[in-house]
Amino acid sequence: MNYKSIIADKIAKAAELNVDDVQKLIEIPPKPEMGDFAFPCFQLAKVFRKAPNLIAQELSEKIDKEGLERVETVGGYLNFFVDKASFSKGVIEKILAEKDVYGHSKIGDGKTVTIDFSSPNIAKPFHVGHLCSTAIGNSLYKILSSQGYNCVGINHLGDWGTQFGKLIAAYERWVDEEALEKEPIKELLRIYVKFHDEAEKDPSLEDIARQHFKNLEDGHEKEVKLWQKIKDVSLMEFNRIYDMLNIKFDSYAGESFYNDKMDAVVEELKQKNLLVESKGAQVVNLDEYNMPPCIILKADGASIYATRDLAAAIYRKKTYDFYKNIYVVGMDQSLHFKQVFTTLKLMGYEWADNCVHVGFGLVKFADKKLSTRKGDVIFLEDLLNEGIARAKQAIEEKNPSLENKDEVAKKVGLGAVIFTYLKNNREREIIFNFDDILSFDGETGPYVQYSYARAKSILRRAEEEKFATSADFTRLSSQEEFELVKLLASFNEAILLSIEKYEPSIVTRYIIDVAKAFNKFYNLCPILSCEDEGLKAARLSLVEATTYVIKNGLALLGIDVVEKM
RNA sequence: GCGCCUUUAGCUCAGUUGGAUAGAGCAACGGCCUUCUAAGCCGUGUGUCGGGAGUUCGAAUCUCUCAAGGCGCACCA
Repeated sequence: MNYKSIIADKIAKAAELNVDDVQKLIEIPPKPEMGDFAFPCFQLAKVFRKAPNLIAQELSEKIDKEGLERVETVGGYLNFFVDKASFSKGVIEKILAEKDVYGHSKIGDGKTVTIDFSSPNIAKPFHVGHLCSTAIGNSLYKILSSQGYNCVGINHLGDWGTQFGKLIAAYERWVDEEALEKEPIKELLRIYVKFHDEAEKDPSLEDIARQHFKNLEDGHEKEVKLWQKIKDVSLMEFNRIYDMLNIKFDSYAGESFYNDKMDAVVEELKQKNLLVESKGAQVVNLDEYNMPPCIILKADGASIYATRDLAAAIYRKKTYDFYKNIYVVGMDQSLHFKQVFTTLKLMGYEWADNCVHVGFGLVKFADKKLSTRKGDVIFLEDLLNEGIARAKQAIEEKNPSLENKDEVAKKVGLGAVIFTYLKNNREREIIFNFDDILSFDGETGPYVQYSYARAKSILRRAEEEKFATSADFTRLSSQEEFELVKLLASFNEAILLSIEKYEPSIVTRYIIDVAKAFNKFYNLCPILSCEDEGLKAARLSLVEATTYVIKNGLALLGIDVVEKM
């Protein structure tokens, strides 16, 4: 039960209009002095053949004012001021009753969503760019789960493809087993880079690599063994990072998993007369969709990523019967996904429309380019450790007597990094800069965590006082208090909007707003020293309600709160 | 050349689906700790919303066009 629909109902009755249409028009005024909700009457002018301000005037007289403080008209706007006491009471009591599940809903019950995210390439470093897909995917997983959707997190490991031919060729020639034991990814990266250097001088190496990959696909023992070894050591390193970020997957079915499922796809394409030969390759023609063809089999008969993605999509539909099938992959691959989805549609799969590519901008560097082939990368682990180190340093400066500093530093440091990655519109590029990503001031992860810690500190002290008067919500009358209450009330709306747009940053921004409103309230309204017992209790319950919203909100981003910092 | 994305304050970015005087953070300057954690709060200043045209009561938001930057355009993923 929310106020927006109550107000929509009142307007609908007074104006004799459809409730849903009215609700869509209701907006929140730019400034609180203008009201809590507003109904613009401009569009009604045509229907009623009257000036908007007249319509607003007439409606304001006809409307049922119960539960409202007052209704004002300004020009063509009808502005509603809700009854603060009953609104605050309703919101706060709901939060305190629902606690850890406040903001959650069941709208996704019975619907399964597969989310393909993170998906690093085996044998390559997990660098700062990989956190985009990892953080966004993990957050969407949590956001969708909170609304009842059954999520399946899939780490579509890049553990197949001609790059393995290159790696095997490089391994046979230049590997240092001792280094591989100590720092596997670094050694694999070194020989991979060396391969590209050598291949420039001797192009025949490329042919050898292709042959190795062909052998791997055909199951030759030597290649399979080396591939498994490379995969094992890589996964160990990836898991260290996933553990650090507390990210789990339901499936690690990567590209290799679909190796034996591609023939069926090729066969099906043939049967449906979609496959044509072009320049020696087998492709699906997409001319009528104004796209280049989707390559299914290369001229040498080997598979390609589009083949695997087709097999994977079909497998996921069969296995999970998804409601939505989400791919959290960089924007640079949008054409590829368009091609794959269109091909699925051509195969007669209507559910192709439920496949969604959630793209994001790339991580860039101000001066240099990030290139795995040149070995020019910043490891994600180094960034995370730097964040933790800086958080530790901040603790030593600001709160040296804090207990379990390392644990707090870890949560704050990681929180700062994740928060930065989830703060802006995902389609924006990130220009990599340690100081920007690890900032602790202003609209940042630590700012929100700090707000939470302050709130918890007050609640701990209140506990000691054994405070027991019942709250008098009619006393919560200041603008700071009411603005915070209104924000807390709109948590679920923010979550639903972020689902609609596949955009975690909407939740991130919402939490920033809550923390800001809380800090304002905190600075202006005395809580523990408040002499009016009823007001004190009401303020304490508002503080407690805020802690649940911040905690639940950060959880949706994959960020932990700290009780003290 | 074609397609997609981006362009809002000195910098980094929001902008509730077309609404009221376009907002935050950072940076700069000034204030607030004998009272709940100063990683905080308050105050001060800055705008051809990339340019132009159109659609209408009303445009940062929709359409067209031009420009700048990024990405992609067949056997890498």
